[in-house]
Amino acid sequence: MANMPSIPKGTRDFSPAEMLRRKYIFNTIERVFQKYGFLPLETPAMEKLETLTGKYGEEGDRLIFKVLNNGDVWGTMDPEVKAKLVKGEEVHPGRLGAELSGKALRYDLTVPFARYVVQHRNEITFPFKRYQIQPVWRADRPQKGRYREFYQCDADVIGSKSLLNEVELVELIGDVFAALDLQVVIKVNDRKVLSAIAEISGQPEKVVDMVTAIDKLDKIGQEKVEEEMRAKGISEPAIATIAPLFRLSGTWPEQRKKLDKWLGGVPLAQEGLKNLSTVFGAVGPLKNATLEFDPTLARGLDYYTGAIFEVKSQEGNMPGSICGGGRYDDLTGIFGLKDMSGVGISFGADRIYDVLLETNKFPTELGGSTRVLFANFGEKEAMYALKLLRTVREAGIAAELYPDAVKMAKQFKYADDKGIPFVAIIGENELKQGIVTVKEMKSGEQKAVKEEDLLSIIS
RNA sequence: GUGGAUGUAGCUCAGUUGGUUAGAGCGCCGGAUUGUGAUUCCGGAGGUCGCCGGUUCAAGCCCGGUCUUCCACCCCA
Repeated sequence: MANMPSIPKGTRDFSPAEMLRRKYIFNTIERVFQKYGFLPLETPAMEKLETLTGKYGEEGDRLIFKVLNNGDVWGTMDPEVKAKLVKGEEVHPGRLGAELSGKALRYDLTVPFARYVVQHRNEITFPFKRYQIQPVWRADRPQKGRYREFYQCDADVIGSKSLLNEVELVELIGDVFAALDLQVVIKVNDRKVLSAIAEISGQPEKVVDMVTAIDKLDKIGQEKVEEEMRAKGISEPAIATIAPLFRLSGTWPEQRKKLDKWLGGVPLAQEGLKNLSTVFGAVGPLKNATLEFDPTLARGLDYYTGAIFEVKSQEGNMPGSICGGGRYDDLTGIFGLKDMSGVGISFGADRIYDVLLETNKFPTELGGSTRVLFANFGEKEAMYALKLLRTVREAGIAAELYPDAVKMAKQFKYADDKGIPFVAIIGENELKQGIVTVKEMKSGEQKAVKEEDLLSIIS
């Protein structure tokens, strides 16, 4: 036990049973992505460090996994930095980090996507719709539903300002959760509305602080939110001005009326509200989802500029969001390509997994597992079973022959453990009569049939 | 990154104020049943008590460090 191998903090192995369930989620999401015209893209696990730093805010930079340079790190170090280290003098952590590491694991899929778009701008036809299902890494401290390696399933459309994209993404979200049979609520807001609120409060420069505080409303309550705003240097009158935000209940048309009265004079708010109304008006019926305007929805990432989305499960006990996204007007600007508006969403496969498992929503038949096991009675019988095995496989049915002629109990237990529904038995008697005995594991029923009738029983 | 818990068999957990040989259930292996799993009965294997160090005549138990998992912040999928 002392030498039991293990894996790094916050990472996980996925057993075959878990992988079948995970693939079910990925396949479902991928199928819907394709149905909406998104095409697949993959980018490397590693990006250049400079591509990632500064894109996720100060907090985000800290959570980027850096990859140590290969080769002679010491020999190739900047002489100035080297001299300081030799003298035992302090070197700025960022400066030292840049010397030791030039690449890092991707933190999300959106920034690498932006990098890709800029790098390949001449080959891409816009609007460009891509989906991407890959792991991302964050050097965060792990908790429940929070890992250091986890999968994101992103769909973005870049190069179009049309609100039809927002509408389609909402319907796409609805489609995914209908397919997964999970009841969700899709919350929407618009950054412009939040900015307008900051404007009328008289402290527009405090948008980010206001927004991150407001975002916590459902978790900590109005009082604590106001406390945090005070701590961030937001004035009492400003806090009082914001207060109506917390009383915006009702349907969207009702909320819109209140908002018009409150923020109507601010052009930015007009724009945001008009956009929201367009989305609410155009979205078709959703099967397993309700669409709600949530004025306190903010989302942390700085690059969102328009609509923002967040999806929460109505079932199970998952406090965090299982899907999120929004519009960004200038994501590619930082890489030198201006005026490229995009909008995208990201499904958190790992959290969706946890919810589906907790609520027992995974289909019982997940496929991928063998349908029939041929028992092995010895060389002669096995050779005969091998022939039947091929015809079963040719019919497209997953089948296997137990490789060793061990006792029956062990072979049946193998079938039981692996959830194989049928066991085909060809022993001495069956061989002589040209028949095969088929046992259905669930009922325990067993019958002898002619070889040619085998397929109709197990399919 | 800050603060707090946790770790004993493959899994879930007992283990008294520190005292000799660390237990249970489930699982695993073998047998009852040489052609039948899940059920029943009988038997068996498996632990340097997360790791390193300290206190003590004596440590699973006390102390320090470290790692893991979990919780609350921060932030987020």
